[in-house]
Amino acid sequence: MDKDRRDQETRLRLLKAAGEIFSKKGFRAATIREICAKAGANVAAVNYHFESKKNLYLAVLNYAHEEALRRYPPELGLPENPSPEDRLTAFVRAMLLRTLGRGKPAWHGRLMARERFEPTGFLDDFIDRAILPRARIIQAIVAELLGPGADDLTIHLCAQSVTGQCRHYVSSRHVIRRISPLISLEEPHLEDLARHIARFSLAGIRAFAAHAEPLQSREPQPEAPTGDFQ
Amino acid sequence: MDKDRRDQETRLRLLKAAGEIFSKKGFRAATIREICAKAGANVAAVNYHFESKKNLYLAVLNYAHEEALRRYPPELGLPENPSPEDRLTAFVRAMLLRTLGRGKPAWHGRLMARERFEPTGFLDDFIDRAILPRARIIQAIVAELLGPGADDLTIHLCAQSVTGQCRHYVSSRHVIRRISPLISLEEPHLEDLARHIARFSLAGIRAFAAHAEPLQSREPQPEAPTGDFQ
DNA sequence: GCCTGTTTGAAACAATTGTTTGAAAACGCT
DNA sequence: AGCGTTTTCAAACAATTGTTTCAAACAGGC
Repeated sequence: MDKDRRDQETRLRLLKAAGEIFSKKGFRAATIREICAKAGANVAAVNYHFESKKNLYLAVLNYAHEEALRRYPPELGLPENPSPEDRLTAFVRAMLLRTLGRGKPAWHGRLMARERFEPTGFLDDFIDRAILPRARIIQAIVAELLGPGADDLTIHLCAQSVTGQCRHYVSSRHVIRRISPLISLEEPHLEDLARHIARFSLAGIRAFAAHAEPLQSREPQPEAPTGDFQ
Repeated sequence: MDKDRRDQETRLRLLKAAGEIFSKKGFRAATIREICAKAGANVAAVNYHFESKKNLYLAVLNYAHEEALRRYPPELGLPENPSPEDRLTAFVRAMLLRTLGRGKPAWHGRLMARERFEPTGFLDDFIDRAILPRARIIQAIVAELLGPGADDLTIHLCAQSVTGQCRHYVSSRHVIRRISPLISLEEPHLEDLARHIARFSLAGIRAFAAHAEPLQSREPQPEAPTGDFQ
């Protein structure tokens, strides 16, 4: 059916254009007119194919998530029977590539980083669907490296230390480029960056490994979400 | 002069209100009307005291920078003759407090984080003035921990690994609250968080220390490289 | 060719936003 | 009190933005 094919085409053009502009400017600053211009469509196209700007944004988020995962699965380039060390390195590399890689739709990871920084609100369940599973992966890797008997808090903290280093290079990339121009964030050098982070993190994790004594006891505090943003 | 006092008062009220709203919503999404309402001033007040929304934002950035540094200097709570380890811990703690602490103007650090994430453009020199000096501090600490002979790239990478972990808890705090509710980002527990990051980082840095070089034959990637970065 | 449902397009609408204006109020000073 | 300057205020302006409208263009089945 040619009807459907053409339909898909404009829908897809809108999705891609919107993704690029949303990731560059954020939800609010991106204008429908700019998106439509880039997609070669009419201003009314967005409200026709998606119902609103908000829905367009949601569609873009889902599209970006699927694409990013498809292109850079967390087990990218793993050998047979990988050690936890291998898996940690692969995880870091995939995350860097996903967020900084030059692969055409490089905006996927950036869009997610933006959403992470300032949740637009209408997508709590998206976090659960897209971000949480990946967090569980690195937590499992860390748990294995820590050895049996590691407490949950330590696992979570170490996992955040790993992802924090990776995410940093996305969310602060403008500043890093200026402060440490020695560090290249371009595709061929991301390998080296990944190796550094993996090595740094392995040493950090081992400092908390089971045989090392725990830092201190902390009562888990179940909530108090004061940070109501928007 | 009562004239100046009153003048300062509204100017200051505007600065504080603007800081809170800018840090919460970003430059674009924040509206002058909302800022003025919060400050109890007229809509025209912004264009009278500052010339434009843009200038107000710049003034807020400067104010936030000064205040944050005044409240949490990077040597906060250091003992006499501090070891590099002490200084690393103090640096991490100050950064966390600055960005996550509840102390009244908690928006300072958040605003900077936002600026870091998406530079508004009209303030390259602000980065040099506010961010770069602090980066040099942690680089110096790392360099001392690495020992003599450490190459610049390693120093920069390790420094970014440290600050990356800290910044992560600001820029991803919404997600972290959901993924790892065990981790408390509230004031009394920031101490523990700082200690974790410091310990993790110390181990990470030591893995790159000059004398540790032979040890990492157990590493998957013997890592002569770092030279081929850039 | 003709009809039906879908997609596109130019124009218009309603709401919001940064900024300006001009007069009133407040203030400092003699 | 009187005067010149500074500050505040309500209203209005001009530009932008998301959304709607409605007619034209189009596709596909008969």
